[in-house]
Amino acid sequence: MARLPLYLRALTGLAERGVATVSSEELAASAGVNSAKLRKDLSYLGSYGTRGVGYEVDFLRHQISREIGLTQDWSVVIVGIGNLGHALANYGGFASRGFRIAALVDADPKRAGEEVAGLQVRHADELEDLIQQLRISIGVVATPARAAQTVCDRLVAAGVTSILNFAPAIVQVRDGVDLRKVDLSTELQILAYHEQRKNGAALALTAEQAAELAEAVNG
Amino acid sequence: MARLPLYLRALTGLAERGVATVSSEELAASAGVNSAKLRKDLSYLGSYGTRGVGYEVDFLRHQISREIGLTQDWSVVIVGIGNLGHALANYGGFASRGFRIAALVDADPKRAGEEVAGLQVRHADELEDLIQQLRISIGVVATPARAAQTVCDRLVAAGVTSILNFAPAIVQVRDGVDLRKVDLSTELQILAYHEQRKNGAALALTAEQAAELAEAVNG
DNA sequence: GGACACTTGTGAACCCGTGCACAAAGTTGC
DNA sequence: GCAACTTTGTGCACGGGTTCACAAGTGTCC
Ligand SMILES: NC(=O)c1ccc[n+]([C@@H]2O[C@H](COP(=O)([O-])OP(=O)(O)OC[C@H]3O[C@@H](n4cnc5c(N)ncnc54)[C@H](O)[C@@H]3O)[C@@H](O)[C@H]2O)c1
Ligand SMILES: NC(=O)c1ccc[n+]([C@@H]2O[C@H](COP(=O)([O-])OP(=O)(O)OC[C@H]3O[C@@H](n4cnc5c(N)ncnc54)[C@H](O)[C@@H]3O)[C@@H](O)[C@H]2O)c1
Repeated sequence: MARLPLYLRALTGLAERGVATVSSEELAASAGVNSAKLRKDLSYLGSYGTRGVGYEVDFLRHQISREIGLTQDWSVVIVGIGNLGHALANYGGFASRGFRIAALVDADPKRAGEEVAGLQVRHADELEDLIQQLRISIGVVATPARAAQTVCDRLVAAGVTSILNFAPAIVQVRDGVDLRKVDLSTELQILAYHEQRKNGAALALTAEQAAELAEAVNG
Repeated sequence: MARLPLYLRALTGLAERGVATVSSEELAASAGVNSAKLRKDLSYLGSYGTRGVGYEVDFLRHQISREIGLTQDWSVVIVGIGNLGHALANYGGFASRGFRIAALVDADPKRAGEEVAGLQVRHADELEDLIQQLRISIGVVATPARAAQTVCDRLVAAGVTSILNFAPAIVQVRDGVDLRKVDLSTELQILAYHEQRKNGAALALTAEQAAELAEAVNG
């Protein structure tokens, strides 16, 4: 269930503030969901609550972690160490959640050897070897769109069964492989769509207007 | 509708390959959706197809662009120019889709004045002024989680009505403001969840094992 | 010009997630 | 111990999105 990580984060926040037990009502509020939904979600994991009291924060935290698979470390390879790849590699939030960035790979020979976030960037040729030697099961694709399908094919062939794709491309993978997509341009376009409906395009600009304003403000 | 950007991208790809008309079946395949769904989606925009033939690529592209609001430019401010903020600022894919990165803002005085992607980073104090002068309607939040709510409040108070939030925090905004969240850690956790179910955790490692392997491979 | 092949647009069944509402269970106070 | 209160776990109804299936429209070929 896609909401478990959300609950886990809310619980971690509560634990840090020293809270020992929470009601579904409170926890639902901190996670931004309906309390009935939260109870139903948690009931799938088992009956971990106490009627009249609520849920024990630490215990529930552990149960959710186990359910998600966060009691174990997962090795991740990032393919494509450009703008986005750098940011991801340098992000500390992954390691703290049990995701170990095990390897960085790029096709550009100039990038190979470069050190990013304490890890040497490897050449794309080594991809398969790294996956097997480091027992990597999760791949992150941050290459240009045109390379995405090829990279995913190679990841899958080498044994990776979960992929997070940032490239704006439709990628096909065989059954049994999980592919999730993060598409930032689409997110912005959805916002623009609603924006247009809201303001009757009052705030939209032509390219010329925007350029003029930029000139005036930024010099 | 959240799928329109997807269709638009598929259409752009077809247009570049010189295709003049597509059937719903073909277009659905390139967008990775069901053809009936696609037809129903497009029918909301009007009857832009020709029975027996399909849809005219260029015409449909224009209609979708107009629907989303991409015939106009939107000014965007990025708040928090750290790892992620840099990547976003340097990304060319936004500008080419009608999103003009108008300003970069950071609270760190050391960052202010730094030039990123041809734009000077401004200090957070100037946020409200920049929003008004540059007529910014979309805000991107790439600050640490603890600053997210405050930043969003300031964005909204200054007139921003659409926010894309990358910080792993539950942010509340008043009605009429659109808030979308991109949560990369959650994406990875969802993958880990499925991964665990698939392999019976065969590929999961303890932190020690992972460290050992890393040592062996990376030196 | 008529038969045929093809494709859109949409009615209708279906499925799944959501939220209400309540009974069951547990706790507190006396 | 019992009554009153709190909170979980869940049956059930509602609604929105998805998919099937087909009638209605369009181009083509002879
Ligand atoms: N940077 C962003 O903020 C951002 C935002 C949204 C989407 N994206 C998408 O993410 C992807 C990466 O973006 P970026 O800005 O980092 O691009 P980038 O051009 O800076 O980096 C891409 C990197 O991938 C490497 N590469 C290319 N082909 C490869 C291959 N076959 N194997 C391994 N590495 C390969 C390149 O050498 C380069 O270093 C793109 O698809 C982009 O559309 C990026
Ligand atoms: N880097 C990634 O790949 C990644 C991945 C997932 C999530 N995130 C999230 O995105 C956010 C940014 O990540 P990052 O790696 O770029 O962090 P970072 O620490 O590198 O950058 C954060 C920047 O925000 C600035 N800042 C802090 N408070 C501010 C305020 N009130 N106003 C304006 N600027 C402020 C800081 O000065 C800093 O430059 C974090 O919430 C992080 O959890 C990042």
